[in-house]
Amino acid sequence: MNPCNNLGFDPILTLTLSSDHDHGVNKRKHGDHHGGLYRQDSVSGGGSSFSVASVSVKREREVKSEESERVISATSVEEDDDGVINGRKKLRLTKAQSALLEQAFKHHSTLNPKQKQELARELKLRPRQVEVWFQNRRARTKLKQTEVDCEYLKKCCETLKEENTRLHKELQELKALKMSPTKPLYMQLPAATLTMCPSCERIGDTTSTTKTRPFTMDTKPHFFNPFTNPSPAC
DNA sequence: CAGGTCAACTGGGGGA
DNA sequence: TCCCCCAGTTGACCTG
Repeated sequence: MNPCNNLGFDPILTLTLSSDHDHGVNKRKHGDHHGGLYRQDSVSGGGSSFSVASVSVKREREVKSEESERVISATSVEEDDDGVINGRKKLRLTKAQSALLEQAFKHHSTLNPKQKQELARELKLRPRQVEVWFQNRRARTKLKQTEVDCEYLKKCCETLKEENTRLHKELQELKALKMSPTKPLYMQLPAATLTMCPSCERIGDTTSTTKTRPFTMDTKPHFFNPFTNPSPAC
């Protein structure tokens, strides 16, 4: 018996499975989750092996692409004398089915059992197929988001590297200026780095521990070297 | 023919 | 214990 035909499934697009799975009577267990549901005859796990029907698969898919919305009554799923179903073909959803599933996914990324049943009925799929589609869809969404996050972090990393390089360079320049013996320190420092001492309003003498002052003039404003304690020059 | 896509499977974890 | 979800995997099919 082929439940797909009974339900009006597109036989080209529908795996042939045991007759009653996911019709509300299956109880999966740990260690035997899906076995009773999906393993039937020689249908092997992911990527079922199929034989006879595969020959017509490509041609039928080409036809399908042209008239994917149609209702198919013909069958490429056959049973031999032993009732063993030999037409096993990986499901490919029609555009209409995919569109409806996408629409449902936009509305809610997970389904409750009632929604699942309803969607399956609309799509003429088994609830388990709808469930699997949503699982895979969530996985794709997650993967895509991870890729986006990864790109964003890469850009952040690049920006920080550039900033780090710039700051290192600036630091080297400042160090070089500080070490130069040819000029008094206060002349070596860029104006921007000289700051008024908040306490005495003098420029600081960064190098000496003495009380010598860089200026002979005692006029305001005075500056201090930000590299040292704000007050020692005073 | 290699690599990508995708439906479907497997096995484990967790909630009720 | 049941049921659902997720991560990982498989294998059919497609595409360049």
